[in-house]
Amino acid sequence: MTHWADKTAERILKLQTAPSPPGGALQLTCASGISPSGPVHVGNLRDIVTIWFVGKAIKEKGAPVRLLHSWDNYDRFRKVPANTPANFTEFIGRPLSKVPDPFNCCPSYAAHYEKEFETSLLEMGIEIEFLNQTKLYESGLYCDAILEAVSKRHAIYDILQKFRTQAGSSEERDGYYPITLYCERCGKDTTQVSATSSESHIAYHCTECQHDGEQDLKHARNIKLPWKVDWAMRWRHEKVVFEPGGKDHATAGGSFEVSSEIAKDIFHYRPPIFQPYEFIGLKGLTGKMSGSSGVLLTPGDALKVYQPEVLLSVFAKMPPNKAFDLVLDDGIYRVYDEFDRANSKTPLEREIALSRIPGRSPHAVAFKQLASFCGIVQGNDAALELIFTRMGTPYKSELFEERLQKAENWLSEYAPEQRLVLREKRDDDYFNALTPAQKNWIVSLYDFLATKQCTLDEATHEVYEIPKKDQPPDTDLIPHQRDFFKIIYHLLFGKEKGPRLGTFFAAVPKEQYLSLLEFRTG
RNA sequence: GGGCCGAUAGCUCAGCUGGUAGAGCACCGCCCUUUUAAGGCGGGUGUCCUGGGUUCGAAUCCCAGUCGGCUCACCA
Repeated sequence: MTHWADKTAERILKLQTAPSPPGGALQLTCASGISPSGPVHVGNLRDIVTIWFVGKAIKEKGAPVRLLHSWDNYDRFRKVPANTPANFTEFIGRPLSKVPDPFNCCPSYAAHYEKEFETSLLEMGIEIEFLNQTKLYESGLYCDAILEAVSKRHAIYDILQKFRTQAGSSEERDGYYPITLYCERCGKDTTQVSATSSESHIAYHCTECQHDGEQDLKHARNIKLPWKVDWAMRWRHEKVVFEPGGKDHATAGGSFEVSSEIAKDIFHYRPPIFQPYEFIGLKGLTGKMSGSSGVLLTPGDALKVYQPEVLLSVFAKMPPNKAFDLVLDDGIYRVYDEFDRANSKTPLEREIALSRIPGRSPHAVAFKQLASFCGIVQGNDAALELIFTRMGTPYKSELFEERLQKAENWLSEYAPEQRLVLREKRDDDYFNALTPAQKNWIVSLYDFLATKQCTLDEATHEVYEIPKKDQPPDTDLIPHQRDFFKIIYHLLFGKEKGPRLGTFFAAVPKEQYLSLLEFRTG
């Protein structure tokens, strides 16, 4: 079965019948765009990842590709998100690139979230061209297009009106300008065109600061086209042939349809192939995820628990039109397992091939195994190497340390109840409440551990042997052994369950736990 | 009000252009001398949402309905 990225690549190539420009191969531009109106979350990642995979597929078919991502940071700051100081309401109406960084570490609000996101992309080996829309608008690059749009303002109005449910009016039509003008005095978009003296000269009034100003559209540096017009204009400007977008844009009468019509009728450009994508949910963030709390997951958060190629493979596996939940509960075991399985196949699964990051060779020590060893080795890589050696799979720490770190992050962030940490000090109360026979078990165990450097087999044998003592020959031993294990888990971790004890005692340096088992009876 | 998507095992889902219902997890059983959160092997537990239709044959195609989710219409 053909992978979705290859199908899309074929569609793009098939439509691209135009002859190559003289002197150069035809470049297929795939575009993505995100408005950094707050933290850029994993859902937005789908925009980038879609062109990334499709771009790879096109390249493999031998066509040159340009991948670009627009930071739509000249969009207005519309509302203050939950994690931002409330007094940021004073910046509403300014471009996102002219709002200060609430964390005070980047040149602007937009820059902060852009940087955060770009860092994650880099970690995933995604390299694309970034376009800063503020810079492009302010450079005057789009002046001609703005002029063009304004000269066709009534036609644009008519197109927009066609898709609106509200009735328009001739006054509205007469006064319509397809521009957003940021006030020269206060920087906000609370402006209205008040008069036009020529083809390109306009006067405006700012309702916020009451400033009256004039602009010449030929040279203006503070004017932006509104979304649907902007989108169409940029398709033409960058010769975009493919662009994904959230499914909200895809609906009948939605922005893609409207922009397409503007592109055709106003800018005489054939709209790109559009790939709507479904949104991404989160699984395992019970209670943490809610609109009001403003908690959302950034790619950086996801990368704390997912190795980059594993995260990529999750996106690669799902066609864009499929919604899926990013797994953060213990289903993460399965995600890693499926990755490892697919990754070891020959020929390689397509989604894995697309997710590979040059220079990295993802290893396959099971995530689940690492997660359960987190509690055993207590952060001690050498101890884990020893365990693996004794288990007959002598992995070195370079092989597992990255994934081990992800497992530790996952345990502490999303499964703290499963996380095992050795107790700080001996639990005398618990010990004293035990029966004399149980106390004897612990003492025997301590004597065994304190006097002998044991192998895994010896330790395993011993922990099963101890509860056998003093039992009548026909006793069902299993309940006793279970009790014994439970007691040890309590003394070591304060929990009902724990790792295999033979493994634990044989591998972990004794000084880390021996004092927790040292009790004197009588 | 318009549009889109989904409904299959306890859970998450796969089943593409019709041909005897599948996978992983969970669960149960067994093995590694008895075994716990290492490991290995075996086992499928089902009104394929409902009702019609097309067909030799429908989870699959068509129509209608039920339930759930999303989205548009103001702005980006």
